[in-house]
Amino acid sequence: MKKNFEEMSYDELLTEFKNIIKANGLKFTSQREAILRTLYDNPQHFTSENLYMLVKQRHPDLTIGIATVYRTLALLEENSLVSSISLGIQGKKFEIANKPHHDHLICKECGKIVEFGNEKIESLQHQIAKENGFELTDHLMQLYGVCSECKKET
Amino acid sequence: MKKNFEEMSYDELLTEFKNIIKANGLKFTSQREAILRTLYDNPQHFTSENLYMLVKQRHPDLTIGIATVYRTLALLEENSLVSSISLGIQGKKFEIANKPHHDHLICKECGKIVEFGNEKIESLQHQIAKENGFELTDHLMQLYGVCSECKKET
DNA sequence: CTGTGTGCAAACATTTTGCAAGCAG
DNA sequence: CTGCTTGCAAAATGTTTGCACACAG
Repeated sequence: MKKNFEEMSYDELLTEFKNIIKANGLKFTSQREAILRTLYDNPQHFTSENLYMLVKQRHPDLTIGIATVYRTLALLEENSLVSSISLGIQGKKFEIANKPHHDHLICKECGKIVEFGNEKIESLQHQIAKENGFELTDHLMQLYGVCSECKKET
Repeated sequence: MKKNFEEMSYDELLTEFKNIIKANGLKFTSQREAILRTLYDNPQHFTSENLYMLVKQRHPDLTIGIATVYRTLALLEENSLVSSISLGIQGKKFEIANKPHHDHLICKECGKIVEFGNEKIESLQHQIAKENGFELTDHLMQLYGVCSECKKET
């Protein structure tokens, strides 16, 4: 049974993380907390390197290595507290999994991003996966086009 | 104006490739042809390494290096003769772009890729774009999940 | 105390680049 | 001939691993 972490506050996420740690006989460390905290406060998509640098910047007192970032992201991802997607050229990116699901409509001219959710598409995606014997866990959908303002200009 | 290479025969693709080469002041070499030919004959998804080994196997007389494969794939992709998708775990994969439009269903465990096309989703995407004042030009849709075989193993 | 977690550096895996020689045009 | 292309090896990236010390429980 998969947990649903949508809309959770930081404290709730932290509690979940501690439970996961305890359940696996692991230990709660300041590095692990700093990573979760940084992911929570910056709900963008991170590369491992981005996250590593931001954690160091926000916690100058804490020593942390890139290896710990990789190890912690793997742990968080295994337990669905963060999700990762691979974005074309830009490599693998991570984000904390407490946001409601949405996809993106992106203007090729000005870069404007509109978030949208569409249940019909979601259900068709599940149907397609099912027809092919897949258990759907995730998807990436980005629509590219030209927004109304940029259309005017041309 | 973007070219449409759908359903092209090998000879047509080769002519396109030669035109691209000429137009850019480049040169037509046996390595470049061997790569295009191998991509055409094996319309699966290749990693660079896969393709490199298959080209060597199919053209034992030809000397070719991995660097040439990377360079040629980049050239082909810039000119839309091949398209690439990037997969979390398994790296970047390429396929020749003479197939009708389709999207991908990807197994997170073993990297297996299933192609699918769904007109309902395509039309919903256009509708979403329209509702937001966008003119849709393009999209990226990848569904991630676990395939039936990998499900068995767990 | 015990055993997990950590940083560091080395090891890996993948992709890119510099270079001198090869060859298409 | 000219200069683009190639293979090779070295370099650059991105990620993982081995190890000895640190520290949570």
